[in-house]
Amino acid sequence: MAGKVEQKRKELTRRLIDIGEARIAAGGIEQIKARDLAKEAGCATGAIYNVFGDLNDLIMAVNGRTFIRLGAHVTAAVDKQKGDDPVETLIIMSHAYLNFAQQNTPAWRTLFDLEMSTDQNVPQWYLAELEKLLSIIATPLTRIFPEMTREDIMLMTRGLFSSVHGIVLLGLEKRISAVPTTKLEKMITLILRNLAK
Amino acid sequence: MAGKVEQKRKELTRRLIDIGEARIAAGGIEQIKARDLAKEAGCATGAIYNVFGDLNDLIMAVNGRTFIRLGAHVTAAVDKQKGDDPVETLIIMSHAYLNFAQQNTPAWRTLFDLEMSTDQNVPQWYLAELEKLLSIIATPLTRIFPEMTREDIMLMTRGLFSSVHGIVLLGLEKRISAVPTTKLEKMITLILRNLAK
DNA sequence: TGTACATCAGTGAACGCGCGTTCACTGATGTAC
DNA sequence: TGTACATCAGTGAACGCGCGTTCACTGATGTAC
Repeated sequence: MAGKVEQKRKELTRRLIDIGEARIAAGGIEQIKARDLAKEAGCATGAIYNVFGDLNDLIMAVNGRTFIRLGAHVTAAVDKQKGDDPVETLIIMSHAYLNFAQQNTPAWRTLFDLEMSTDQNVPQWYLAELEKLLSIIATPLTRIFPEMTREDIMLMTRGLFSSVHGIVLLGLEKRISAVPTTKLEKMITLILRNLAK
Repeated sequence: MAGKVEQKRKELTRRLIDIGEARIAAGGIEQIKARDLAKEAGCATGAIYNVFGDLNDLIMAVNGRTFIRLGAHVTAAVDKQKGDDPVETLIIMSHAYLNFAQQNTPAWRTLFDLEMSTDQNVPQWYLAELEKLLSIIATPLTRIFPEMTREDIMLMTRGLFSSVHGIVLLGLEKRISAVPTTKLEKMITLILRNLAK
């Protein structure tokens, strides 16, 4: 019966991430409270700290899952594309991004809610996950601008992502803008379509 | 000596906003603490609440000033423009926006740090100020697309602003991207320059 | 101008709350023989 | 397989901190006459 302890440990870890994920999906980062999590997981408050260094680690774990879901969502949309016009690919990806943000607003927001107070860096796997996402964008971009240097492609990738991100961000900021979804899609399309000309 | 009370009241209001502005400029919204403000203003903690409903009102007042400075900064840059190519105007405005955000990062961030917890709306004057800023962008846009409806112009205005905002936002997010300023400017230029073609 | 009273700004200690994290203790699991 | 001991996960009450806001009191300013 080797590793009954380790088994329980993994089990608790998974359960806590599950609960954290559900809570973030329901109400965002501020729903992550040690006592609530423990209560829902059926463990003591202190037990959380046996498994995670602090609550921020737990949030990061949830963000990891969100990243994966986001990547899958975008990839799935691209896979359905008819034809292979790379500009169209970018548009599809952007719309998928918008769609994901709309369907998963609190989880999506939490991705960018990194702990800034401590100066410690964002964990390595986090940046790697982000990089993976960006590389999905880079692919069609390379086809649109075959003569561009790798560095400029990376730059443009970030630029495009940031633009679309900005539109989505302010678009979802109901208090300020209140632009309907179809209009948001139109904006994104407009900007991307003109880009390659 | 009519209004000695009112005079002191105004004086305290101004002083508190001054201090709040300086503190936000120095370290962002989390530097706004009742006790600290009172101490620096030489008044009692409670006195703040004679003048402002709560600390959020004070922050909004500071944001009002930041908006004005931002508007002035952008306008000043445009005034220096040689020639009157509207696409160039947009680029100049965007670069000025980036520059302002870089020079005033905490104050600029605070503009978007609105109190979300309460469902109450953003004050009217706040939205009006934002609108004013957007209308600066709308002007050259109307010249670029004279045949566009007013509604589409507004849409595109928001879209462009959001794009540039997104680039600036992620660009200043050192932990994630670390793109040098000149590259950021290049990105913005690239996107805008292609837009009108 | 002077006096009596009313008002309300100014005071700062105290309230109240939320919440992350710790820590001394306990008991289940693992190990040695 | 059985026993004795060691380890470390699990416990949850308590610590500690930060901080916005209130409130009973005081004293300066304004008003009425």
